[in-house]
Amino acid sequence: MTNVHISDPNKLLAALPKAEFQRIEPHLEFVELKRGQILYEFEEHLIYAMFPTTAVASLTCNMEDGTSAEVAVVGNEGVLGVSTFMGADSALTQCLIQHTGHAYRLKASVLKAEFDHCGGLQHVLLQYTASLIAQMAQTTGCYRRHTVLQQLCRWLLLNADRLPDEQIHMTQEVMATMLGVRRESVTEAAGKLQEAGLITYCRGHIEILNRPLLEAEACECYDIVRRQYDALLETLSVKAVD
Amino acid sequence: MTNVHISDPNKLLAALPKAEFQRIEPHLEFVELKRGQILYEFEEHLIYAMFPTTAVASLTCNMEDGTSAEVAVVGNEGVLGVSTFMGADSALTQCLIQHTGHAYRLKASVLKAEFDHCGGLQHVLLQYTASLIAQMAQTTGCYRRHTVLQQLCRWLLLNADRLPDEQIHMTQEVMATMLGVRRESVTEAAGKLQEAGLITYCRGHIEILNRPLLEAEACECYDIVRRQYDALLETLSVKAVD
DNA sequence: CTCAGTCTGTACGCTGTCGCACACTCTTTA
DNA sequence: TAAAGAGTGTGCGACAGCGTACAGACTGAG
Repeated sequence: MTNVHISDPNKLLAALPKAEFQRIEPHLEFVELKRGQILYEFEEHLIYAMFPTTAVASLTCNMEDGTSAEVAVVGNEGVLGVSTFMGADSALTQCLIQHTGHAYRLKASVLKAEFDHCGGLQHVLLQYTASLIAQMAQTTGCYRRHTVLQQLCRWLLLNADRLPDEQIHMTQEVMATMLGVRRESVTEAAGKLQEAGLITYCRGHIEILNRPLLEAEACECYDIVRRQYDALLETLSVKAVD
Repeated sequence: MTNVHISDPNKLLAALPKAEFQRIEPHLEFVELKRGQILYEFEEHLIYAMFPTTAVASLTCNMEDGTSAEVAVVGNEGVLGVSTFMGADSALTQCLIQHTGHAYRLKASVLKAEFDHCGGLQHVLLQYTASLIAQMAQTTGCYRRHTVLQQLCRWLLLNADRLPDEQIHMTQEVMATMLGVRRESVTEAAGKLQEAGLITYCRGHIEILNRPLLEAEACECYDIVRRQYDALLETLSVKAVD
């Protein structure tokens, strides 16, 4: 383990009881995940689960026509590859790395074995999976009912929450792919946000200037997802005491 | 236990090892769930989990503006209230009963206790939850990319799969609420399907006349969700041998 | 400095869906 | 058998987002 873990840990790993963490610690490998990398495909058999520290990933649904849509964002509050411990033998979504960063990877077999001890690790992972389900449900509703502008606000906030400096490196093209819309629709929405002084962006570099107003512009979906995660982190930090 | 269980069981309960089923059997209560009933609200604390036999339910996401959108369909292949064993202290979605029928209900505390034995029940429930996540992801993509007509086909098929006779009791109004669209949009889509001889409907009673063509008209989302559940049931039936 | 590639801005017609209004038919109730 | 309610059909203007095309601005490699 390097000291990177101490300064910017994965919150699930950090919430484990000491004894359990020590059991899996020898098997953790610190790796870099690069932006644009497809960590795994839908229905791919997974060898590893990943616990992001600074990396941020999108779980996406890919369509026959080549388009896709993001169903959830995962950062250091979560784990990539829930199928490894849920008993599914293949990935439930595609996983695309959105922000270059690090993660601890753990062999699926090791994770599953520790999971089956029915201790703190299982508890933590199931809690996270529950909040993931809630996030997915809200995202579904958001796609159905809200405008591209609202969805973009939600998306920017969800990503910013998972980054240390709220500096988002992301072209409009990629954002469009995530939201499942045209690039031009993102251009229009982002232009409005910039004009209103809520964000500033330039060639793949986005900065949030006025977070309160951005939150006001977003639909309720951001708040709901955010509350879910706050509740999760609250629960985890309480558990970490023992 | 009545003999209804034998003729039309819940597939998760049926897949349990005998010993485990016998442990929870005394706590199972056979209840009727009525169409239109809201089994639980989003973020409601759940006292019971429900294992449908003939009842069919929708998990829905409700918006501030009063509209809603279905995120998953659950029949006798699943369980209502996954939060009870996932460690969340409140429901992850709203749950609305779509087809009157029966279910076995089980106190959340009893279910959680048996779940924590880390035996067959846990395995079965986690497998189901994984396929639920896959269904939700696909639904998300479907809302983003496909037409109302395609979505209606998918929805009809998903429901028919969970009913004994493929007779769907459902007004266009309710279908519109589920798909998160206007009733008129459903009228138009359903009219086309009826004209093409794929279905027939009259005042809340829908019948599928030509399933192969209906499947062809639906988007790939139905196939993908269907395959997930076939794989789940396959796994469950293998497990049930021991 | 040049050129190729990346990223963003704009314009225009098209289509699917919305929101609303209203009429018709069938069923149930009194 | 009349009235009320539920379920469905239809028409029309509005509009968000799509598909396409093209142009300008910035960046990095040679």
